[in-house]
Amino acid sequence: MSILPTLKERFHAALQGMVDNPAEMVELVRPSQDPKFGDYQANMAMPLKKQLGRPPRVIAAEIIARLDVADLCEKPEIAGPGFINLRLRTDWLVNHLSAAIGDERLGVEPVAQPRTFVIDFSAPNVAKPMHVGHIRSTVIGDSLCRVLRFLGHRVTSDNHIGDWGTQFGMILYGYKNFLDQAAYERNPVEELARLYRLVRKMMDEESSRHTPCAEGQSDDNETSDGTDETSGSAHGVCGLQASGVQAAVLAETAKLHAGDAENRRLWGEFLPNCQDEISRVYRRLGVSFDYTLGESFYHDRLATVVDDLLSRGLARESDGAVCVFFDGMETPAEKGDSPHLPERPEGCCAQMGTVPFFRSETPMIVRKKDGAFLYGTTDLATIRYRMETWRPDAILYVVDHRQSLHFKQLFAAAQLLGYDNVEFQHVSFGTVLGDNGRPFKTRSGDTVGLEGLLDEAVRRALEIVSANDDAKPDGPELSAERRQQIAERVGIASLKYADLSQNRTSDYVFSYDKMLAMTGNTATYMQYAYARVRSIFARGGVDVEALRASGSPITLNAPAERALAVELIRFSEALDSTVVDYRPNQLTAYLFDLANRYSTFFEQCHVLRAETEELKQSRLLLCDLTARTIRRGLELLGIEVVEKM
RNA sequence: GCGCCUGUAGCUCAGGGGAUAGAGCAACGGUUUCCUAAACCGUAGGUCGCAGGUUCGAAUCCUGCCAGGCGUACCA
Repeated sequence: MSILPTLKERFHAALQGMVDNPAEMVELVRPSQDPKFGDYQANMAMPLKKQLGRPPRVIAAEIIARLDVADLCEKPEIAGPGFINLRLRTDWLVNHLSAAIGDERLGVEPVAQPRTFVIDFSAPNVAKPMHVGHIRSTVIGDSLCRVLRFLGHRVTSDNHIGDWGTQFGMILYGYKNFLDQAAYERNPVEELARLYRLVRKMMDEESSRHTPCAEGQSDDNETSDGTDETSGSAHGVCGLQASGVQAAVLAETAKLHAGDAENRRLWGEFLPNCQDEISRVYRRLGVSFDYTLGESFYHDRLATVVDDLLSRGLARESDGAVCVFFDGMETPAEKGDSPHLPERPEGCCAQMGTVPFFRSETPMIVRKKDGAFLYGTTDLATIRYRMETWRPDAILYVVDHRQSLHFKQLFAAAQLLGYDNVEFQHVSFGTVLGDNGRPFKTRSGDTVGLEGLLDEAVRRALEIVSANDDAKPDGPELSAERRQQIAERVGIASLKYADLSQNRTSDYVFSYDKMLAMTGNTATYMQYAYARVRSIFARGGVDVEALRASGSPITLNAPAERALAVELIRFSEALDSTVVDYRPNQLTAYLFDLANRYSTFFEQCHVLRAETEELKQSRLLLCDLTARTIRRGLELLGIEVVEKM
């Protein structure tokens, strides 16, 4: 049993019959921020002053008198205004760690009540190269899948790719007018990407010719749930008229949607190539999906959604468009019978993210006046499919925060349709910005390609790996191939980590130097800590399996040993807090602390040259647990370790 | 106008009721006959945007203001 829940239980027992609200007070048991206040602290004595009418320190003493933690902690101490400070007993730490040695899960228990999650993330437009804007959704979503799964939840990952939008109209138009047949036969993906860029450029030029206000509107506002052809399209905010290339592109798109045989055939020919392209990137990133059901999958389900909304009186026509309004329509919450939300398993997941009531001036449009459907329509059809197919308790959308209004509307509409027994959660994240505080672009104004970014990260990693290997006291030990393999892992890890370590809600300023930095709070720091542990085992010729089976006792006498041990047992707390608000940076912060503790331990406590054989065995066990925790933690972030670097 | 987000050290950011607000980078000073110095130890650096309020306790919650970003009916 993890320590924090155990402590809470003990306090609950102590407070039972003493205070009115033991369950609430128990939440004030938490890890101490400063080791001098012990490992954990209980802060409920102060707020209980009013209820019990006694000074907090007296209350604290009463609680301690009723508290049975003798098997877990040293004698609790009262400090300051009435804090109860708890210091874990060394023998408890030792027992807990000893149990973790033989445990694949490192002492982390699966949740008591598993939930079923559908996680919607990445969602690129497949007809064009992936770029920097896709990193966050892909990396955060992948990590959340991994952590939730590890905790025992049922997780279905679904990549809702944009495979039906205007970008295919662009490629169709390009294919029909500017195809380089030889290039296409040689490398279809590359040629399609060229055509995409060409048509994109033509459209942009066309709109900047027609629109003085195009400045600032021509951004390729990639959002991860669909196409990004906003700008410069006939629907641009400047009211430009569709003409020339733009009109032609829209016409090709419309023909595709209407079932035009030629366009459907070409679409069917392009799509596998496009998918190969993104698959290659996913393979390199180590990201996979259970399902890839894109927009096209829902194409013939959209009319039903609209009909449903209309026939149930949930949508009405306005200016020729079919809309769901949120400006006064009664929702279940308003009628009083607030929607029944599933009980939240304790310590498991975020507050229910459904929108019990939501008012918006703007409606959600589900059918345009020209009869075409919008992404809200597709998203509703997708919800219906997911609910019927997987019956999830929660659906997470890992999507740019700029779409928050869309998701509010979507969730409210889904609730109107009766999907009110599920947690809808927009796991939003900030924008990747350039130095200028604007969405990140290259100097020429293009979006930054994801593959180029990976290459650059790996290139920089290779330089550092090589320099470090050359500087080793006994000379280099890595072959050129090995260096390259390591650089691949280290480079991609640094890229992912730079994203994951950020609080996802804030925008972040992209910087090659920061993202690819190999020192400080980076994946590299942890990979390095891991490699140093493994180096000890290699150098000492240690048989890890035998070590684990040996039953050698762990001792925690040195401060650095104890500090490391305390950090090790907090792994499950880190995972819990990651999942509470779907924030992987909780896990990166933990791993950084752990690697830090290990580095201190590494400096202060010699392992192979320990004073006694027993001490050496004990420290090897600590090393093993550290290595496994780092490896597992990084794995849950989608990051791989290396044995040497 | 309305809605959402952000404002914390020189820079980039954690922390989102608990004790003296933290880290990385940059700066300065130490540590290698010793398991990987991509490391470790230390010093310096902050009216937590401003003003009120709630509380035993506020960077954290509430209200108002200031500044920035994003969104705001037929793109996604």
